[in-house]
Amino acid sequence: MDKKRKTQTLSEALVTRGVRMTRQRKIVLDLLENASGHLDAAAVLEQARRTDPGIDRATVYRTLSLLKRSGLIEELDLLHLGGKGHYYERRETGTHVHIGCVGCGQIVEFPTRLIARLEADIQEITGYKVESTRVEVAGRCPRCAQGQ
Amino acid sequence: MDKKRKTQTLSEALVTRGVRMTRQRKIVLDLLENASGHLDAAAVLEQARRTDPGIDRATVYRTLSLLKRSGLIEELDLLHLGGKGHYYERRETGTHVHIGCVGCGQIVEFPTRLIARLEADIQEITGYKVESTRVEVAGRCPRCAQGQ
DNA sequence: CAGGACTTGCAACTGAGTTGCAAGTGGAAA
DNA sequence: TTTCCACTTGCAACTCAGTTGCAAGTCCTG
Ligand SMILES: [Mn+2]
Ligand SMILES: [Mn+2]
Ligand SMILES: [Zn+2]
Ligand SMILES: [Zn+2]
Repeated sequence: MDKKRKTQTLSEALVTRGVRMTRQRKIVLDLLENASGHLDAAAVLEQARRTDPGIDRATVYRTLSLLKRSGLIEELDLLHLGGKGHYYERRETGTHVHIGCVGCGQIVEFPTRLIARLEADIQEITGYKVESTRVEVAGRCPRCAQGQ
Repeated sequence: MDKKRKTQTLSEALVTRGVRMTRQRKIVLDLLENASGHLDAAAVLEQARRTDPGIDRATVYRTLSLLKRSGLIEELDLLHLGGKGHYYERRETGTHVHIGCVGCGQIVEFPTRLIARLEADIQEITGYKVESTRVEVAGRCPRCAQGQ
């Protein structure tokens, strides 16, 4: 049993949609694919430049915008605990919420079925067709909660 | 039975905390108190200037920041459907989620107990002390969902 | 392998939000 | 009521993430 494999990589998904696959895009897609944490645009640029130092800020922004428009990545605000920009992550099937510690800034993820329930409620009661849901919680991690 | 009255106005809450009450602050607090929709900083400034045309952008930003630090207002991202700024609203007791239509940009509120449940789950399972939760849903209103 | 539509890098621009500072003021204390 | 000063304001300059127009470069279909 090898490592869990996604049905389709980001590159594959984009090519399927008839999007031209350039060297620069491949770099950004691959790094988002394998990213561990949550990256903001500056972090994506920095990572991308390790592979291609010539890649430009504008290209990164344009690629992130393309991915978001295509519904392949999620844009997070994460309560701006670590700066003024937004963060990006591969869009997953099972939803999770993000919890940010206002003390140390650490972000943890918390999977839950309550979001799916909420979305069902919304659809049923309001008639809205839900496309995505973002849940961001501010709190204090056990360590930072010590002594208030 | 007169109109439902809040226990404490924003001004009262701030004065209680020993904050100096200036003419400019009073204007901003009162306007947030009575605001119907969701206002961004520019809208707050514009509203405030109807009362005092001399009030400065910096004062508005500083006041919003003060209110946020004091936990009296909530800062919302609302998926940036209407610009690049954030939105502000009086912090309420009963939580509600915000649903933004990606078609027409309209924002509606949806009260639910699921958020309280989620917060309880988080506290119990992760040990985090939850301070606030923001739920922002992107979707299509019935009108905009017609014909996809 | 050639052609053309699409993409990139660059550099200039945008605009929301921030900051240092001198002048003004709220409100406690006398 | 008047005094006084720490705190607040308006202003103007600044910051900096993100955007945009354009000429040069590249993907990819035929
Ligand atoms: Mn935001
Ligand atoms: Mn609201
Ligand atoms: Zn912490
Ligand atoms: Zn709509």
